[in-house]
Amino acid sequence: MFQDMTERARAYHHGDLRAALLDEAAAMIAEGGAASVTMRALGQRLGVSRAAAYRHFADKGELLVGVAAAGFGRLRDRLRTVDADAPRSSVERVRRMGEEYVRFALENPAHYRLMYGKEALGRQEHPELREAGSALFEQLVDVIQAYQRSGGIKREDPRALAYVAWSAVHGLASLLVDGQIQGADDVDGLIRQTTRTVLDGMRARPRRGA
Amino acid sequence: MFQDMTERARAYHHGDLRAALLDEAAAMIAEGGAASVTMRALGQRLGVSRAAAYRHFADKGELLVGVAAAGFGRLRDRLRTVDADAPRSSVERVRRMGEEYVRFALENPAHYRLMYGKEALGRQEHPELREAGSALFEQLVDVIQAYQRSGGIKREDPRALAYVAWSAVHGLASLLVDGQIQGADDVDGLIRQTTRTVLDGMRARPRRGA
DNA sequence: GTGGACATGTTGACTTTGTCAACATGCGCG
DNA sequence: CGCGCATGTTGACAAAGTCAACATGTCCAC
Repeated sequence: MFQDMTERARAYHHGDLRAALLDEAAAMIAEGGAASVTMRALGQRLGVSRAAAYRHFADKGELLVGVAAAGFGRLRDRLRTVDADAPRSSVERVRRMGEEYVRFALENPAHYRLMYGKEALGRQEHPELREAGSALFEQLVDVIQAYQRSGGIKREDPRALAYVAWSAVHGLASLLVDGQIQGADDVDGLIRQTTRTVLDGMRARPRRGA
Repeated sequence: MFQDMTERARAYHHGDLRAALLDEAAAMIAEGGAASVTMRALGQRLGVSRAAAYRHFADKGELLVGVAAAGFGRLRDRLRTVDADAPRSSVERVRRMGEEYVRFALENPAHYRLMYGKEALGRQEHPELREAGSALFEQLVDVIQAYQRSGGIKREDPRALAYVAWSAVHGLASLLVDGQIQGADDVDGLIRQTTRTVLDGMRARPRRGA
């Protein structure tokens, strides 16, 4: 009953409208920012009425959560690709992932903003979004654990270290995407410097303070 | 003509409505999030009509930019206080500032989100907001330069280092505020670990890789 | 002083947008 | 074959931002 719903939907009036809505909304976000996504405009672009989306999403918020989740999925795939692509040392793996993370944000600024924005916020209970975000984070934890095993990094809680790394790349991505960083003539350099600094700070060695 | 406008306004119908609007909007944001700020509700809370704000702000966006700028001001003051309060070593100064930064965000989540949110975004040309943000950043640059002079830190471009540090604290603050970090039983510990890691990564010492 | 100019505030109205209810339609199954 | 359900449409409404027209208080020039 449920497993063939997708089948039916695909061969229905419009085709898989649900997927089409998510795709089109993402496209609109890329073109004109999240504010340009309007139920009416969205429907028009798909040759469908304004209220059609309500057969697939409870409200606009849920639609946007879906788009955000898809964004996390795309990001995760991209990081996975770059990671598989690079059978280098553990340091390089982590660094590559971090840099690619920021690059993704720069290439999809509005989408990235949505992923961490208030639309998705408060919707944490949403399983789809929660899973998508978690999957991304676990990927980071894995790489960090591998790095730890190779001995180049502190033996602290890998999840805590992952949070630190995530904070750094997410912070940099946010500031860049929001145009807060201005004097950045060399964005790539700044990205590298950020990942390098954080990784250096994680290196295993006797701590002095605290 | 302009310098006495404030004078006049203060003794006018309502008193300094402009300032009252900014304060009340900030209060509403703290209470119910940015979405709860409505021109109508705002006016009601001040015993003023819905359109009254338009005599002081071009549109709702400009009002919110004002609130955001005020937020940067409060944050700057707070960091300044904490910094003056702590005549410790340069490391401690930077660390304290970073930790206080995150704490501010946690105490004023909605306001913090607004400061870096899309309302303020694209309004970068706005002199008020630009100045408020810059002032905050320059403060960070100053502390980092002092740290550099004391010899504990790399002699790289202080602004670049400041961006790295800013990214880390802003990223952590954002993730915490948005509830993305879940398994954080020990938030304070995570904050300390983040500042420590970044500062360690900035320590002056021969680099190995890259 | 007094009248006009200007800043400030109000009210009514319009527009956009999200959303729902009522209705229409097409597909698949008994 | 016809019923039922998923899907889509249309009309309508409410919330909210915003503007134009109007009202009013203050201050300056005369």
